[in-house]
Amino acid sequence: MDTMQIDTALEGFLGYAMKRAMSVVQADLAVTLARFDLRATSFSALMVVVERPGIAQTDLADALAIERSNLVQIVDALCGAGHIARAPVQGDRRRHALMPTDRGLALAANAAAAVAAHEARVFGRLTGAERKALGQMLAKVRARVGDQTGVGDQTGFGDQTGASHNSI
Amino acid sequence: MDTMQIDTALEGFLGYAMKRAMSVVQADLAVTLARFDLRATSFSALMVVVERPGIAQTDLADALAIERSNLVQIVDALCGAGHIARAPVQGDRRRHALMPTDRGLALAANAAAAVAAHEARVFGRLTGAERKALGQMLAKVRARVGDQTGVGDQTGFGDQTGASHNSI
DNA sequence: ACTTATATGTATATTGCATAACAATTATAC
DNA sequence: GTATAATTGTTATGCAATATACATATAAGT
Repeated sequence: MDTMQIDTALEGFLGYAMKRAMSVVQADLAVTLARFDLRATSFSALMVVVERPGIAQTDLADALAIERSNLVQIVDALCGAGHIARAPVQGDRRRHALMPTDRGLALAANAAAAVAAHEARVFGRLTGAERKALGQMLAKVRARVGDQTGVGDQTGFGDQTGASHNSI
Repeated sequence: MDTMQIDTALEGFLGYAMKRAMSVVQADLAVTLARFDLRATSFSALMVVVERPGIAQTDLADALAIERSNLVQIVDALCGAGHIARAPVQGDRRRHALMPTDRGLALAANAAAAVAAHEARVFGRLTGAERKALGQMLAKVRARVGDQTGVGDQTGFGDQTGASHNSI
């Protein structure tokens, strides 16, 4: 609660509005996922592995727009928790085919349901039509890649600070 | 660029769409502000100080929803660059009245113009009506404070990692 | 074969953010 | 009025996210 809106100079910027809204969403998401011992990034990774069993780490990193080197520990954690496994790939012994385990499949279903509930909560003030419009607008912003400043897309669902709050 | 959309499992989540869009916006903003030796957070702080000359650090931290302790170094940087100054407050020697300098006023004007141009760039695919609607929806999300999970608002304009990218 | 590219993993540095502890100052309680 | 509490700015510290550079194994190109 802004006490009484002292940041009016910034209110005009959509980026600022996005950041403030993001903080609310991330904080609630982190709480939501903590129940499953997941953070935003590992949840995202798990979801993609469940949807694309056998995906290689490099492709997963690209999908989530995170660095391969940083994905390693995320995959390590998911493997350690028994949610996914690194399987050998026939024909290319460099790659690891990431496969969800049964536990991982169950967790993904439960966590996805919890995240859906979280979204219903956080975006509860928006009508269905508004949510759809919001998603489409955000997609347009995201698609703006390779323009004048030449800065690209990135990141997946990530947290920035950790387990406490803050996420998606 | 997602190569070819492998993250479909996550596309349904608005939070994910927000995060991906935010990354694009933040990356471009960082480039935009680097020209002025500002980062997102210091820009936000400067803007508020310009709008509310004499504001105390605690109030500024509240306005931007960042921790007082983390604001110290931001204010230090702005002071060191000669954009603002800590002035004593009559009647309360604990407080510092943050005052913009002439240089700070000029910088704020120039940086704000650059950020406006950045937003025109980044949100260029949205119509004026869409941008307005987007701002209103984001405000609704941000306003959702103190609900079920009880997690609040936070942060200001901030980047999470610095100038570069990456996130999920 | 030899060079080049790719896949994964390791190490490290930077940054953002949160928390706790603290000194100085001011407000409140009694 | 004096003891206690609260406030302000600050410092220190830890954790998580992220970027970069590098090493190693494997594959592909010539």
